[in-house]
Amino acid sequence: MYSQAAVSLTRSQAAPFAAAAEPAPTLRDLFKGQSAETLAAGEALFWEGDPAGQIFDVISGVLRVYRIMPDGRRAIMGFIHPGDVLGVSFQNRYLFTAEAVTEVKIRRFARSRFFGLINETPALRPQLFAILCDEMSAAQDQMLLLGRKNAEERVVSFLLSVHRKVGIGADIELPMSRLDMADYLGLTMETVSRMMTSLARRGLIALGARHTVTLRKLAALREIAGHDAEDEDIAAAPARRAVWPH
Amino acid sequence: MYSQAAVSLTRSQAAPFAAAAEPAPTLRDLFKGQSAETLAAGEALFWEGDPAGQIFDVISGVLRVYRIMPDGRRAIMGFIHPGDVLGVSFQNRYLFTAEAVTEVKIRRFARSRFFGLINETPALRPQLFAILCDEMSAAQDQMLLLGRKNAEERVVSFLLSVHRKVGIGADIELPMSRLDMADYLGLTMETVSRMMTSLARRGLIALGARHTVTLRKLAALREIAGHDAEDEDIAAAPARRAVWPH
DNA sequence: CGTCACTTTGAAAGCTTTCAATAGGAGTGG
DNA sequence: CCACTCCTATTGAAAGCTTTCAAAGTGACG
Repeated sequence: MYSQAAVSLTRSQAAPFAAAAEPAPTLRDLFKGQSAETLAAGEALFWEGDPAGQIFDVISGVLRVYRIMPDGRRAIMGFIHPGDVLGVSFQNRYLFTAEAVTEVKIRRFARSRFFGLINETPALRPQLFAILCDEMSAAQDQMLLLGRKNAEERVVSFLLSVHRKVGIGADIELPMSRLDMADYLGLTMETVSRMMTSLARRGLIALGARHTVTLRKLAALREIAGHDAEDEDIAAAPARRAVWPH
Repeated sequence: MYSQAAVSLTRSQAAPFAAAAEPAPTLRDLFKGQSAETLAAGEALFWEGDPAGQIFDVISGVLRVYRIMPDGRRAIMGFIHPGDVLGVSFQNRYLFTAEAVTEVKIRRFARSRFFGLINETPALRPQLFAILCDEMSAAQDQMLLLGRKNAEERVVSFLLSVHRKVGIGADIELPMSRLDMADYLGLTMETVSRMMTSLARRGLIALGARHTVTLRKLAALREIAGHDAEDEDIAAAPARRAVWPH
């Protein structure tokens, strides 16, 4: 999943710190003490332009983050999944609106405390840096997708990115609507629908009940998606080092 | 200019530190001691996939940073201008190729030293953070542009972003080719050319000699560009605070 | 079992691309 | 200094892909 606003820490916090003599704290540990809150589907967590006061750890559910143009056109910048931390890469104000796609459970943390702790805990800084780098990387994947891929490539890239992120075997859950997908992929919902149908007709995917999709021919799909991190889940991706570069 | 990979520090290093009792070092000061190097137009500074060993301060000239798909399609992620720092937001490897558009002068700095200094100098950390946030912000502007704007809006948004960044009065310099612009805007060079002609015919811009363009009707252009930071240069943009959030 | 919201499908329209040719500009060499 | 060449930009026309507009289908929920 291209989540321009949040990046899985399950990846970023990996390896190097596990070997540390004393158990180094991970970023997500900071949220441990916070109480969980629940958002109903459709509810907003914060709005574009709001003072960026808090950071959120997503426990369950999926959110969409988006911006709206004056005339109503919507661009979804990403979908936020459990394990992602949302709200890091802002200065003063949130750059987009975050809204629950499904019911969502989150823990929140004041940004001041968050950054205060990071200041005091050198071990956390590389993790924060890793988050930001992963966000940039995802944003660039998305720019390539939006700028140079056709409708089919976009849809397939999306399916593969979901698979990479939360796929269980060959099945993936797409809790968001076709319109959400369209606004994320720079298409219309009709085009997304047509591409899904076409892929299914060709046996590359199978459309299951509810929001379930089965990726039937991964290799062929990867071929279609073109340049991507599509190879990353073949070999267990060597976890990106969450280390302060040196 | 949407530079997804580098962000002007002239903005980010502003206000808060100026008032500090003792002159706080700025990130760009780090490069002061480094010797300048020159790249000829077309020369690459580094390649996508190279180990990310260095960080660069651009003194003069313009670079393009891009990724290429297996079949040759190119997506330019941004243009890097003097005052930008290039190469910060990478973990292990450069995510794109950086190539000189014009002759370019840069200073380089080993990432290890760069991050070492940042570790030792708390005052630099907010600046680094600010760079990364600005990069994310620019990346999101670009995603909106690529996903939801039409050809004319893209071209106008681009002209305005250049104007905001390096505009002198109503004139702007576009050192890059139409193809560069096209690969940045997710269009073809023909479409870019047509849009420029159309804007000129309507008197919104004037195409000067060389790579010069005059923005004749800023208000109208801003109207066309739609949602952007187009208002930022009306009132002197309150420099984004380069402070560690608290 | 009816309603509402979302999805799929169809057909036409529209915008951008593709293919092709002309024009323009800069640099080179006579 | 001018002619020539090459490369980039512009312009035209047709093709193509995605969107738009519309209608039918599907599924969840009360």
